[in-house]
Amino acid sequence: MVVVDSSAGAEKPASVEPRERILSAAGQEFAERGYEAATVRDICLAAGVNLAAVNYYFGDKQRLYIESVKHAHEQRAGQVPLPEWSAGTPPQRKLRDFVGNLLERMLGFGQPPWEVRLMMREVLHPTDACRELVEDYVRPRFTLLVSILDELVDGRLSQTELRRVALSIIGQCFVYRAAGDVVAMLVPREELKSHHSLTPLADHVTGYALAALGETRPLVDTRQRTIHVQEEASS
Amino acid sequence: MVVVDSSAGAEKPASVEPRERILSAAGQEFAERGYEAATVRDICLAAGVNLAAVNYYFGDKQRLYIESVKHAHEQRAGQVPLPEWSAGTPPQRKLRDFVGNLLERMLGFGQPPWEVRLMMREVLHPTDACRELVEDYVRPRFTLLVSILDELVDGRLSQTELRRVALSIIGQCFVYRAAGDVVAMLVPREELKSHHSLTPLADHVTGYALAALGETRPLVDTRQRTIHVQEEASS
DNA sequence: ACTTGATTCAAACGCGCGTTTGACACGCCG
DNA sequence: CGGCGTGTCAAACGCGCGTTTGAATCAAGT
Repeated sequence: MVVVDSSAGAEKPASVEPRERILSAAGQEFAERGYEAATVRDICLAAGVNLAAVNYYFGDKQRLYIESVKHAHEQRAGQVPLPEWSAGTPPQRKLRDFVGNLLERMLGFGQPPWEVRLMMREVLHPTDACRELVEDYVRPRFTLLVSILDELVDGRLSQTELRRVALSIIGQCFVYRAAGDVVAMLVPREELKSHHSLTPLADHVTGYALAALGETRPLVDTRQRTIHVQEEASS
Repeated sequence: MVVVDSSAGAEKPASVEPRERILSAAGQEFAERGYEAATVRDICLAAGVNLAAVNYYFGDKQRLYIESVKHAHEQRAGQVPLPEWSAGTPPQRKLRDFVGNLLERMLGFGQPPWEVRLMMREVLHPTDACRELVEDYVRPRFTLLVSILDELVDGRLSQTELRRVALSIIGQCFVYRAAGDVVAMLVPREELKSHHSLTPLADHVTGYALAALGETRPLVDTRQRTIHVQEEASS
């Protein structure tokens, strides 16, 4: 009899519940290969459980997928929490913290966050699990960002304009996660680490927004700019 | 004998070459369902050719995929060309044109561009066809944007900073294509059409950049702003 | 008319997938 | 002990996939 011991597979500690191990392994497989390409066999192998366990615990592959998305979302929600701001915290600081936090969640410097990769797949190619994910996870963040911007501009922009600015900020972070491989092809290698890692990126996105909103000086010093022909300077 | 006539399938005009019809059908299937989920059978059905035609013309599914990505790229390259700028065109105008063109290519208002959806899949989850796509299609555009920005700021920003600004601009457009469904969930319906369609979006992204770079006034009028505590105004 | 090569076709092959099965091992209450 | 529900297991089922086959069809070339 071949006894499946901890020395053979050594994939997961046998101490945690099988259901948990399946969810974790499934999340990683789905995140890495996508729904179609990931196989129940590989998932069970990685989780160190029998092939039939998926059917036993989740019914079928589809329901396992949905559960693993939710599981990843709940796991991730506890990590990288936003800082608690005291009452007098200036909105500039809040914005910088928010952007830094957003980038850290998305890019997860330090360790590759498969939970985020999985959720990103849902964002890019929504399935049934998407709406739930947006309402529970994305919208609260989005609303918070809008409120920070509202405080920043002191009510001088409409909610519509604020939402557009918020999407601009999110988009700047988003592109590094979703199209990171292409970005890496477009930017010189040494520049990637020095100018496109978490801190400089957060500073850039925040500074770009503050400058656009008139809360700081423009990125280029306008005092030393040469005179240009100001052809149709828009309205 | 069952004669396969044009009245039965009626999928594609029999006039064009089978190879072309397969590439077109494959591109749409791959764009819609992804590589794994798309089936050779469905592609051949849509193209109105026999199942074995894929093997005959392309060898196997993988090579068909790569060829269809290239084909989509070449098809799309001819559409929506950039305007020809005369020598004296101000860089602000060039930037606005570039952004509008980028958005039109990506979002393709008017008709859903499956070619773009297919290329987007490559950007998001790169395969072998990706590097070629970036070098031929993405990098020239990126370089052009950087040069426009360079002209705009008149050499007062380094290439590194220019690339970062360029990625900010691209990111703002990119998020609407890649995460359009989520954006639609976050923004009220009526606002989507009025403030997130091509022209207002292009104006917003361009204005945001020009304001951040100090080429126009900030989005909010700083003359009427209240005095804020200017805590650590960065370096 | 016969040959040749290119193309199309219906049919099948083999494999890997998701899923199901039925037996087996264990812990718990009577 | 004997029944019972829970969890585990190896093995198989059936299906749809990508791929292959070998014959049929057709248009030129000689």
